[in-house]
Amino acid sequence: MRKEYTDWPEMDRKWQAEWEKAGLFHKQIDPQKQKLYILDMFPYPSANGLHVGHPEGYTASDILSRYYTMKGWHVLHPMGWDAFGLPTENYALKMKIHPQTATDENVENFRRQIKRFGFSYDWTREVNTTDPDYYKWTQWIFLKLFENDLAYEAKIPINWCPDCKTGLANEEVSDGTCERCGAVIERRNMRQWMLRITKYAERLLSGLDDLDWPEKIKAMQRNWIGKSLGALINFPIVGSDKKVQVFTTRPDTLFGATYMVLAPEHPLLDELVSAQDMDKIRQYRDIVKAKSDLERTSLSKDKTGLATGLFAVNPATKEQIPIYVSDYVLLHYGTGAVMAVAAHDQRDYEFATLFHLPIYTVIEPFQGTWTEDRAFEDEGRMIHSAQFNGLKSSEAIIKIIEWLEENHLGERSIQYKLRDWVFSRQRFWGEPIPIVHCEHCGIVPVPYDQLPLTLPDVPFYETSGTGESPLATIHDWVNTLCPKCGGPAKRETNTMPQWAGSCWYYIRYIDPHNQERLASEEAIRYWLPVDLYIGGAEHAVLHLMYARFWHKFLYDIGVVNHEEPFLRLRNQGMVLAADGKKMSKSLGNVINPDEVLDQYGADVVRMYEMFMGPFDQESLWSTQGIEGVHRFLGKVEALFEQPGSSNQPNAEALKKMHQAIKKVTLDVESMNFNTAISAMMIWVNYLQKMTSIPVTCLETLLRILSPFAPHLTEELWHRLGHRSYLYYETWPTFEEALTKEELIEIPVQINGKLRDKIFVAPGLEEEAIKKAVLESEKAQQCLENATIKKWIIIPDRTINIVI
RNA sequence: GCGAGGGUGGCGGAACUGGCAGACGCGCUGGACUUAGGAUCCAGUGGGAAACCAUGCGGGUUCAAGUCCCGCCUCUCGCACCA
Repeated sequence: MRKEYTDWPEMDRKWQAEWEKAGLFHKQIDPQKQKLYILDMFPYPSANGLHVGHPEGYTASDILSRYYTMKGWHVLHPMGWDAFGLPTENYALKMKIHPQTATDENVENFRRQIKRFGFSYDWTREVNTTDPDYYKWTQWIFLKLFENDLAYEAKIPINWCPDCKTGLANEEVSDGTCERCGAVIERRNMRQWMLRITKYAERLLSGLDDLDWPEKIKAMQRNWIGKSLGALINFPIVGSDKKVQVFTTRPDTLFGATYMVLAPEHPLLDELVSAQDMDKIRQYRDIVKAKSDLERTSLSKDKTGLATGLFAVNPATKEQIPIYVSDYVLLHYGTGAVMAVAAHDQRDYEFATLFHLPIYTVIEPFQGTWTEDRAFEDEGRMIHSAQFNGLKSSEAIIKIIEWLEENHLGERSIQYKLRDWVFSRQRFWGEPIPIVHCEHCGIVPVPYDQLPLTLPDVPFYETSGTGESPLATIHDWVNTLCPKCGGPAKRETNTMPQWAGSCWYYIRYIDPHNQERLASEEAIRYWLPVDLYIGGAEHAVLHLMYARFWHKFLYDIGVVNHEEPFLRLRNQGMVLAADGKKMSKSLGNVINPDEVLDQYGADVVRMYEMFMGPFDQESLWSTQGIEGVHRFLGKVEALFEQPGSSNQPNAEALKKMHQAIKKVTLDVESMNFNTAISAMMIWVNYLQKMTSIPVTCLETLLRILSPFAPHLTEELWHRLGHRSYLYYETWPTFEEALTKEELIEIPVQINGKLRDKIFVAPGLEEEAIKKAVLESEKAQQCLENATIKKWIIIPDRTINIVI
């Protein structure tokens, strides 16, 4: 029987206060030590407060930070707030308070909640994207982008969310709806700021190869960049000196191109189509425009379109082929026009069938025949293609491109799906874009020495709803003087998207109070790049692509000295409610971290987060399951009720200890936290049975447990009489030899069926093993009247006798 | 349709390069201590009376398969008229 556990929440507070007083986690550049930068994706401080999903990643990164510190690394482990953005702005509007007030409250609450876990963050490095001292540098980077022709204005049809009353980037739209609020997205033609991320497409793609990131995330980024190799081919228009250029990845099918299709918005149409046909095209354009993206994609099965009355010449066959328009061809990809090969492209096949257009087969399967009820899109052998007949289609791709280039009919080309980044939002709560519009000088950047360009200090404001930013209605702020000519001018009223601040925050952490630069050269040289980045997989394309883009740009202008910001990335799985569903207020299945912390203290919650299952898989929060780690830490505390023995551990105890050290060490390094905890449980179950526990064992236990349960272990460490903090204690090492069993149990199988088990010394010779088996009673029974055909002996593993 | 990752007891999950399937924990059963126990401790716990049967299903390779090969089913996530 033992007494109740210590009041753990109280113990948490005690040690957290001590650590803070001691400045335990404050790090400065130390050239004598090897640095390690372990970063969490900083949270968006919403009004709902922390979720039990947040601490999963934070606990993992904290365990690693503490572990590597104990191993002698100089670990940088910061935390901050990604605080600009729509949810806060909407919340503030609802509560009729200023977004700054809402942000401050939310940050305050998040910080309080996160601190309760006792993470080893260096809080002196805290950053907040809404702090003018921070966003001064976000604006500085924008101006650099502008200077380098990577930021530009464009009037383009953008994704407009009618509920959020703002434009969205393509990445923020899913299935034609707003990723944030779910409203159906409309197309609106609006003046926008754009970032030329497409210029970095190739580098963003090739840079992925050397990164230690989950394959899934890399695949998503590759997919999003969408590189295609192919050819641009010119088709002369009959009765005109104009040509239609198409992009195709299948130049091998050129001889089968029997018609062409242009995107309805294609500019060539306005030039060449007859007035009569143009009327119909305009009508079609209106229909297409009225369709939301959602309708366009969900109705994708049925093709629509119409003939333009125009004809083009297939440069290979010299045949005249009709030109159609259809919305299955997109203006913004390739050239906005395709050569249609009905026999070898399923989309063209469907369109051709609908409009009774000819279907020419130019590739046949290597073997067998093709049932012609759909397009044949695989590789095959070339037919009806003049001098290319007989080639494999993959070879023909190369040969035909060569032929096109020789005859000036086309050229090799690479296309990307990636499009430029729509970088403006028509909202208040974001970084103002530091640009002035002058009647005389046009677009003028705000001079660097006038940064930060702060948001106007208004007590309250409303959205305009007209598509313009609320900033547009704040006249004192909008009207300004041109920095160039001094004449009257207006400020840019769009603000930056939420992703802006998170593109470079990991750079600010390394020198957060620098007034002269983003960060000092010395700090950049020492701390960057990030060695390990931990966060949710939901940022696979958005944040991680944008941040890589900015980082590469900063590399190009000499600010940072490495091409990639995050060398190693790991995603935590989601924490779901016990019913396997996402936790949500509406389902009423949300676990509140504050309540669990009140009940169990930080260590139990930290350990349960890690014990639920593999770190990178989703797991279910079980209010019963958490009792398991609660009991475990209770057992640990109970081990310390008797003073430890000064005797050295015997061979058996030593073996158990080294086995535990080994397992925990290897598991922490490979981020298998659940099995590391299991190994400690096994060891504690063993120690619990001992009548007196050697102090060596107790101290070692505290060391290896401390990254997981820093508060309890610190308490017990000090109860043992130590004055030091476990954070700077050394991680114990194990000796392989001491982890070995002196006798191992080996299964004896007969014809693959388990029949007996024998105990032998490890590394025992085969003959001795055979002898041991034959001496065993059970084996003798089974082997009666049998001839042994074969012995299979896997040293220290298994014995199989074939009879 | 394409891409990625999963399917193991009542539950969460273990299992190194093929070598005792079910570690550890939850739950459950019995016991101990107790005025009490929802605390704690001890024992048991995949199914089956047993031979045996069991890692989504069906084949295969092997002395030996959760693990390797072939063919399916199913779930989750991402992309999706990208020429």
